[in-house]
Amino acid sequence: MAKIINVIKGTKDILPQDVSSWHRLEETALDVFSKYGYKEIRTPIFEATELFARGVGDTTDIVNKEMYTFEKSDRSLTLRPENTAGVVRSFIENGMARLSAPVKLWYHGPMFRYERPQAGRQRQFHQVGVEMFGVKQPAADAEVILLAVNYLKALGLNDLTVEINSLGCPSCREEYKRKIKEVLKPEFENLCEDCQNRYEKNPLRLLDCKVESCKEIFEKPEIKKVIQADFICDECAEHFSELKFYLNKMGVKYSENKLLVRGLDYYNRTVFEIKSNNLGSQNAVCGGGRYDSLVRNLGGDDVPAVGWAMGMERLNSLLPPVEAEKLDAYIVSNSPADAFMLAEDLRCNGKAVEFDLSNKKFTKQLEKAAKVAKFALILCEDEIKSGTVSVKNLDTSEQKTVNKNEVLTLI
RNA sequence: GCGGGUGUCGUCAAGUGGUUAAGACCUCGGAUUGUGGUUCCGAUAUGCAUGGGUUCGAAUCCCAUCUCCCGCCCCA
Repeated sequence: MAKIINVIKGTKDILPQDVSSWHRLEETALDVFSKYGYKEIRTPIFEATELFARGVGDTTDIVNKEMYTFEKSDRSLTLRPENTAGVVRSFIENGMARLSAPVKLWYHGPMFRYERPQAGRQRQFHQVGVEMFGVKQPAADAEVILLAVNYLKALGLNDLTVEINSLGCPSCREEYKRKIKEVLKPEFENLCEDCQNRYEKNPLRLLDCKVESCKEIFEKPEIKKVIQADFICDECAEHFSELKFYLNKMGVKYSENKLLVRGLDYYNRTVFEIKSNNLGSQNAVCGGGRYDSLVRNLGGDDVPAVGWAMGMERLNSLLPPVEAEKLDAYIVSNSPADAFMLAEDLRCNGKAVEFDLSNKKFTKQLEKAAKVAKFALILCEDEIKSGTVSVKNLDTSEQKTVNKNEVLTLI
């Protein structure tokens, strides 16, 4: 036997019995998002590497060590690790800034990140997400969060936790970062290795370190004072409190988490996450926020934006499996030609119908019918001779012999 | 990238150095030449993630690689 070739690490087949679960996610998305005026967009799976370097940010792990990058004709291309950069690229390239604001887009599809696989994390995984362009007011942030909550609700997920935070704008955040670095400078040598890296890369990330020795350092009064200070400027604070006003008004339950820092560089002001307790350590099903400078950084006009993405595998693992649909009918016949004609006729009338192509014995065919269909349509010598079909309800065992053209009224 | 665990049929599993690797489910065939989902019989791993090694003898011990899982990092 020839050597078997396996799926590659961190990737998975979505098998026929699981596809219905994915349809549920996609159909519910189309249904819910449409009500909020979102239009679906489909962008390529790969893009210029530079798009992600500039878009996602070259200090992030995603760009630094997790991208699938390859060269073709002297160009560096990358399998998309997330889709906000791609959607923004398309927004700019197709002149969508000239459309009447807001421009509301949604997408779903595979993303690729070279990470160590574990529960709830694969190298090829799927996201469904939304992006709204052109509204700087906090009502946009609120609508986008409400949309996420209602999408989850429509799927049957009610008990998830929404966490929100404000990262401030570039100027107040830089000031905050500077202060954190300043106050921690004397302790730098005592920080754990990860924190020493974060010190330069993303000081905000220092705050939720789980190492005991670091936690102790952060507990020191003079340091705690800086960390816990409300650093954001008046305008950002106003934006944040308006967002909370809308969320309260709409009955969205949330908690504030000062340690919530999305890992992508492009976020400013609002960031949020929706978490589940039933997912192990990869517990976020949704993450997003505002990214007012991304469109400009990628060469477009100054267009504010806000959006989020959800991990579809994680959603599916929280949802009960979808029951397989049975066929409307399975034809039991020892005459393939007659079975063919009856099946085609019913299929043309919108019914899902199959019959045994290998002409097995009667009992085997009926056994199969009971397994896969709601009705068995028996079409053997007697029926063929008289132009009838015996219609058997496989749940109740009721059977009725009717004229061929009456079958449709029974199944 | 770092640390820990794991791997026997399509699936769930027994087996922990000694003749032909239990069992269950699924699948297929038969009992049953036109009535199923209950029952009864039978079939299905020269093979134990892969490759080496130790041994008279290995699914069982050792080494390497791979997979999946758990934690860290990070993220959806």
